[in-house]
Amino acid sequence: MAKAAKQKTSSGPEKTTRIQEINRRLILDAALDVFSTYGFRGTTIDQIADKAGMSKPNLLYYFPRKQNIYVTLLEETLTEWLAPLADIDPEGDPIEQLRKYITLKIKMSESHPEASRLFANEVLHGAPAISDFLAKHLKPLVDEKAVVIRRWVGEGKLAPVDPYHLIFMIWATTQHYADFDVQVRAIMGSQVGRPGFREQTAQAVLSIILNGIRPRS
Amino acid sequence: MAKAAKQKTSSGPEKTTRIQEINRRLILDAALDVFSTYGFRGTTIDQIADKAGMSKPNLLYYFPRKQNIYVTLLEETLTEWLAPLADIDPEGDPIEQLRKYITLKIKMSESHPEASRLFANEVLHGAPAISDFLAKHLKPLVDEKAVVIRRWVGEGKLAPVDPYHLIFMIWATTQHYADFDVQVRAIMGSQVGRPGFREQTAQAVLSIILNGIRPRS
DNA sequence: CAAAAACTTGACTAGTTGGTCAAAATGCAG
DNA sequence: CTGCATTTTGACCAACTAGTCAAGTTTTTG
Repeated sequence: MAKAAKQKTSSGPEKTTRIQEINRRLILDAALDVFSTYGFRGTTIDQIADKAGMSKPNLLYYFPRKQNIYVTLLEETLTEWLAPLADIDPEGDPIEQLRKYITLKIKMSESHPEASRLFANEVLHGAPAISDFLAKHLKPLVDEKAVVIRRWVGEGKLAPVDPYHLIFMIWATTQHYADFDVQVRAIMGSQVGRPGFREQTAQAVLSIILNGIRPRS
Repeated sequence: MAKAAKQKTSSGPEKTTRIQEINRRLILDAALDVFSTYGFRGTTIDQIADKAGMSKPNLLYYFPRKQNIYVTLLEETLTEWLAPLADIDPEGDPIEQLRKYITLKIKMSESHPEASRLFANEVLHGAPAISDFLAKHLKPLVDEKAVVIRRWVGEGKLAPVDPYHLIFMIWATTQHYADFDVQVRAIMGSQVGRPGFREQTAQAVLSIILNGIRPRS
């Protein structure tokens, strides 16, 4: 007598249909845009629904709470964001590895500024939604790479430098161009949009940081 | 028959009483705290009023609009924030001047993190309230200092470096410790609170940047 | 010390917004 | 083509919040 294959049990939706896949993506893309511009509190569900081209109740059919969209987006973004750090090769040439890392981060900052801003906004407000993620995923990864950098310093392949502060400096500098875009534009004006601006930025940042940590006689 | 000395004319409150001075300060201090944590939209007037120890209508007696408090706070903060940059002495020793500037910025980041966050949040969201200020006050000042730095490079006192990117790097790095405090804590843990942490930070940042821009043979 | 000015607040309003619900429309398996 | 599951939406509600207002209290001033 028990209704056998009913999916509406408390276990949640096991199967995702074609329509679900499309609409979830539509919602997340729209939400990234809006959240990154207005922040969590500053964003209304209606705004997201409008941009995603559906009604508010329909959106809530896919994500029952506003918070759900936000958290999904943050975790999705952060995972992608961390990949380049994980890719630093402990056996590679230190300067080369860091050059690659910085270059990649600047590229990401240019190609996905919304993701950078979404994350910046969350951390700025105390990371209420992702402090667990930071502790569980970010810290271990940074600790691991810090060991590598410290070894490089010990081997004389880098000038003596604190690994953590070096990593913070790279993050700060590269993300600055996404997060503070308005300020950069206010100061550098039309240069920002011009082709080659990213290369110029990368060149300047790389020059200072890499020369700053190159081993000195 | 015109009511002569009435102050309620459209010219605004010419005279500020003792009580006004105290209460405006109380409100602004409370508002900085709340705005920097929750952002403009995330902050309610009630929150500020509570923290300032007065009723909401009373608060609105001093600042008729929420926006007024916010803008006042931003402009007050920014002016103070820019002073150290203005203080860079074109006739001083380049490395020494920049060391002083960076050290001061790190100190400010530690002593007034809320101010840094308030500003970061505003710029992150497109600086809707202060884009004028950026164009009118920030840009000219930065342009002025860029000329100085460029001259220093020309005189061989600094390695060839783009002045704008150098300034951005200094801002990004120093403010990172205030704006991303939660992240820094998530990674470095209890070290952050310990005495001497600021000095350690300053040392690391100064070491990389100054060595990065020191003239090379 | 009385009157005017400045200050303070409880009670209220209008607008917004996150989320619900029941009913309709659509998709799809047999 | 039929019946069930999925998807979609208009109408609605309760909570919240910026700002108002009129009536009171305190401070200042002549």
